[in-house]
Amino acid sequence: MHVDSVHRCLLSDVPHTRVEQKAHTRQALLDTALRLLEDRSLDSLGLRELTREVGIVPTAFYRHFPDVASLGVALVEQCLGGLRTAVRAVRDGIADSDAVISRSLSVLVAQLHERREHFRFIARERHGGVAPVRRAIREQLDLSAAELATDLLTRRLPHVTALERWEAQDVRMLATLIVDHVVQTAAALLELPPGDEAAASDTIDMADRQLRLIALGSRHWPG
Amino acid sequence: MHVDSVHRCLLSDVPHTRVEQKAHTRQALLDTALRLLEDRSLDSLGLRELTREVGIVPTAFYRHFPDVASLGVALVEQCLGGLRTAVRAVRDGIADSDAVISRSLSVLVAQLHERREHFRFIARERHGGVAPVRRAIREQLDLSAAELATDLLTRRLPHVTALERWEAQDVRMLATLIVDHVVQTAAALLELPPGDEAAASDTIDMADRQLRLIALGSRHWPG
DNA sequence: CATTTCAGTGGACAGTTGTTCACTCAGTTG
DNA sequence: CAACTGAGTGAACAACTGTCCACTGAAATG
Repeated sequence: MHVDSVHRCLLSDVPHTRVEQKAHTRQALLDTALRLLEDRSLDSLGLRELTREVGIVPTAFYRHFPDVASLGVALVEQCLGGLRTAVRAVRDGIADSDAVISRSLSVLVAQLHERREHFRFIARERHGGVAPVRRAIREQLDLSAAELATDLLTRRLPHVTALERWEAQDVRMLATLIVDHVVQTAAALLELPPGDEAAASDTIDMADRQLRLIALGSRHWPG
Repeated sequence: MHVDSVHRCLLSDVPHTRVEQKAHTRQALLDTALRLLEDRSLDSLGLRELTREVGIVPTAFYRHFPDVASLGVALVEQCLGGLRTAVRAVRDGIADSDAVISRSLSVLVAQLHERREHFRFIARERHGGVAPVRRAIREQLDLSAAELATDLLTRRLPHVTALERWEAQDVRMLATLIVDHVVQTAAALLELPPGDEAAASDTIDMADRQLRLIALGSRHWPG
């Protein structure tokens, strides 16, 4: 029960270099927190509970974060940062398809299955009880919206003609609407009972129609 | 410090009938909870903390609710129930205006100013850590969406022609999109610094354009 | 007027929480 | 090889938590 605590023995082994050890424990803290927050909110997560689960003593927590809120913003950056690069990679992958919308949506659904607790955490803490975490999420989502906006401007979408002649704020408006809707859809999907495939495809179907309606509106903007 | 506790003395006075007293204390619990939850989430609210603030002994709480979660769903019903009737009254008030959207939006903003903590609670707990509360909110929002759907079908909106020939699920799809967007806008407004009027009007302006874009899409549906 | 009802009392229970402190001892450094 | 650094230790602190229990006393009941 000394230096070789639980999380050290079990996981990726031998590198006993010091910085790697620290990074490893830090990651264990983040992962365990994400797991514990599957059906609770961040400000009900106790420092002791977390460290107990990780297998270290409470005070060791302070070597990595000053408090739980900081752990929260680190978690946000890891979740949404990784998600953004993933989405970007996919967007770069498909050159320009005709059905960009339903394509992107199915990508989202796939991401949602293999990163459930990431999405859940973001949806839960977006308007949650910890102010710094809220700010961090807003920052990342704004960044995502900005990326989507330039993406919309760069490639010619088939249904959105003459987008390049829009006002800049209108492009941003559209991107924000889409991002918000996607996050909202993800949250809705996550609250469904895990087995219910029928309800899930219903939700996805509705989200798809909603996105198409938005695209339809964009085509005729500014009316 | 006996029977005539704090909340009894201060607020609406003499009716010492028993059921009124109980209802009064119950309401004090709800109000105080709403106040305490201004910048925290529900599952970090302690039973003792709440009763201490109300001015009753911890165990007295159980005379009104079996646990904090139940207090939460009661709060949801009070917030969203009241809000729904308020919105309905306003909608019945204006016969049919040309600018329904921006009209409704300014109504929302007005409601948002005089019921800040109600909206904040709903936005925070919608995807928050307490499952029964989440379910209650979803129920109420679905109800709101259904009301809006029949409202959209009943009165002829100027910009949404031939809505009565839509599929039922499409009307619901539109109503859900609008309700979600309104809730989202409310949450965004609430997270702004209270004094910043410029940022607020920016947000409102963007929400207005987004709603008009949705209406524009509706006009051309199903494309 | 005697009896019942029940919202609120107050104390005690065993757990939990965040933070402090001096400490150990493996990995790094000069 | 000796000195240093710093991630993790373990005990102790005061304060807090939810829930149990027998109780009081005013309003309601018949």
